[in-house]
Amino acid sequence: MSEKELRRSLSVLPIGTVMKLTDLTARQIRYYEQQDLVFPQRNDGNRRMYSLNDIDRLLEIKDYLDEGINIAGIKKIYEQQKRERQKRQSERERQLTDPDVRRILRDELMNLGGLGDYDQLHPGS
DNA sequence: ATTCTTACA
DNA sequence: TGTAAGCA
Repeated sequence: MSEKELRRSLSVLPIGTVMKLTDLTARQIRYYEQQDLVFPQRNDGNRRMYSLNDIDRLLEIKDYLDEGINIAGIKKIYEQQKRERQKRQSERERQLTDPDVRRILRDELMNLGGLGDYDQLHPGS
């Protein structure tokens, strides 16, 4: 993870700051957490600590709500996005890496050289 | 002073 | 969602 992403995911804001930044009440912020829409960290004193990403998420939730989408609907949206992310992830894991491609190409050439006459295909090499 | 949990005339 | 109570 890049430093930039790391910073945005650092939970350093108490709920009071989040209230001012999002214009949401503590009641609402905690409620959205109960609905698993946001996952703030907890400090040693059991206080909720939010990251900049949490702020963005809360603002996003507020927008969806203003658009008339209910909590269940918002959940669906995030669950869907989660599935897409996971799909793309498993997709990348199936992808051949550059070193893989090079190894395969080399093996293919070796095979060619074994069955046929490699020197004739590449004289002087 | 702030935040947390729980509960509801 | 608001609000109040009793803790930490």
